[in-house]
Amino acid sequence: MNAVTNMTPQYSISDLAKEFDLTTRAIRFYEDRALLDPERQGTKRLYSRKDRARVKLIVRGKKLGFSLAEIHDLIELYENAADEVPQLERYYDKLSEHRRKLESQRQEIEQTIIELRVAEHECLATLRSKGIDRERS
Amino acid sequence: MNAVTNMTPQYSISDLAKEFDLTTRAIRFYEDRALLDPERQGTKRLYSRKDRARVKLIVRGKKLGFSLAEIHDLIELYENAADEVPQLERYYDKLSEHRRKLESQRQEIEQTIIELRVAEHECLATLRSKGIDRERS
DNA sequence: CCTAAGGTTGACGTTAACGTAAAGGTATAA
DNA sequence: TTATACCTTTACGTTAACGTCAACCTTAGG
Repeated sequence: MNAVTNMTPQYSISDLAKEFDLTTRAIRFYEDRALLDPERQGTKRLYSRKDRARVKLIVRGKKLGFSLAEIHDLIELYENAADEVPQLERYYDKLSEHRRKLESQRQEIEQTIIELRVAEHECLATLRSKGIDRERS
Repeated sequence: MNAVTNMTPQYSISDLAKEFDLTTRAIRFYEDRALLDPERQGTKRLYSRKDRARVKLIVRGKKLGFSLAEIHDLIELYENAADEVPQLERYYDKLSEHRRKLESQRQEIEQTIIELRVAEHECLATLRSKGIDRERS
């Protein structure tokens, strides 16, 4: 596993599967959906450092509730080093849009965390009172 | 719409659908999955303030990438005012666990936001240089 | 009375994201 | 050389979360 050739690390499909807790099936599926495009050594897939970074992006995206289609767009966004001004501007807009979306999502998470903290405190208070009741009886 | 009776507001299914940008089908589906259980006026559903709060929870949960099954558990968590100590402790553990999960999720979001900001800046820099190039030529 | 706008319950269709075999190639260790 | 551990493609199965009819009430307005 993890054959190091030519100073650039390579990973097998199961290397990545283990590292990111995915099945090989899932990884091949991502390739099918054009999220990955690894080299081949004969028939076998060889993943580069860059591929690994993509997998990381995919996993993170999924954790945050994005669909593979959305993640696909984001990857294209990240990797298409546009050079023409109109495309650069469009790229910038998409970046900002996605950032704003994430910021709103963060807002909701923080709100939920606050509510959970409140509930935790109430719970602890009740537990304490029950504890006192017991000591008294 | 929004019939106010007995000082407690009631909503029709399409009231809620419009407010939360859902279809009535989706709302009925949530009921099917035991996330909602509205009163009936004859055959028609009447949603209370509490039901509306639940819908809000559902929508928020979905935005954060939770499945309806997970959301179901959370709702039960919130509404089952346990009174026995062992159950209260279990309740507390579940709350904490969920909070930790959300905090980790927030961590990932913040990381992503940072990366997006970097990309935005790079993009702006490139745009500026292109602008200067133009002015010079 | 009739129509239009909502509401209801089935029940089958659809999409995403894989799971799960089946059938076979390849390379290395005993 | 044979077994073991990986890898491959092809293809059908599955689950979640609804979409989309169909066929049917009912209630307020013209």
